[in-house]
Amino acid sequence: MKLEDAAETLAQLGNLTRLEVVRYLVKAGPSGVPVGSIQRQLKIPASTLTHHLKHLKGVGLLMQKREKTNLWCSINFDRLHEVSDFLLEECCSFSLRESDKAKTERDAA
Amino acid sequence: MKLEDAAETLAQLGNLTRLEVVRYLVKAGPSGVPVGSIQRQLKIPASTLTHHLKHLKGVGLLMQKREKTNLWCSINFDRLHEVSDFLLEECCSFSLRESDKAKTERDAA
DNA sequence: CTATTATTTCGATTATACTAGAAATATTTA
DNA sequence: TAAATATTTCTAGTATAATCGAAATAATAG
Repeated sequence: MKLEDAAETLAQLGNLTRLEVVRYLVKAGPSGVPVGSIQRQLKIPASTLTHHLKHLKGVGLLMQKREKTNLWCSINFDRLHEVSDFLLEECCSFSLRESDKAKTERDAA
Repeated sequence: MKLEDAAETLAQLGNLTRLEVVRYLVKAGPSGVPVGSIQRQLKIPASTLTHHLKHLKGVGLLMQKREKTNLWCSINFDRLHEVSDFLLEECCSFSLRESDKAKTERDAA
């Protein structure tokens, strides 16, 4: 996962309203829930919700599928996994030599 | 991990400059690096860097320790793990009943 | 076609975040 | 004490994000 994409995805997750939506969608599982149910259950004004859903879709966390008048939303579990994995990878790889850590002539270059 | 804390932490990770810093600190390992080295290596203006470090410290991702004139920065690996774990937990628990997903009388309540 | 329900777009307000130069403050060394 | 180095605070400009009501647009059912 590219650093830029990770940053953008993390930024989208880093909003309380959106994170509540994500949590709700995860609970809903692969089949998802309609926009209106999210709106009513989480008490988010419709236009605000649409706004946030657009963000989540923009980073590939949200999938949507229309059925009659309802737009069903579901989480892209793979994408959520990718982000989590990205952080884990970040966690476990030390590679800077001690000699590079203090100020050196190379710092200036 | 509380949802609010997770959101705040994810938000802090969701900035390219800060994520670059985090990645650099992870590479540096537990012993860390001085502020000035981060600044020179990643070419971030000092005041901008201080600003971002404050944010990372604010959500507990950054630890600092002074030694002579240098302020050594290191990642709080546990905290980073917590965030990653939070996303994983989010990933793997479906619990909404299908009957709750469509609009129901209970929606209104 | 009309009414109903579901969702989105528009538009405006308000708040928060990013950036970085200049000046100020620490900390050590001479 | 003075000079050198490291880091922070102050300040301010600019950009981006969050919010939501009202109106507009889809989609279906009657």
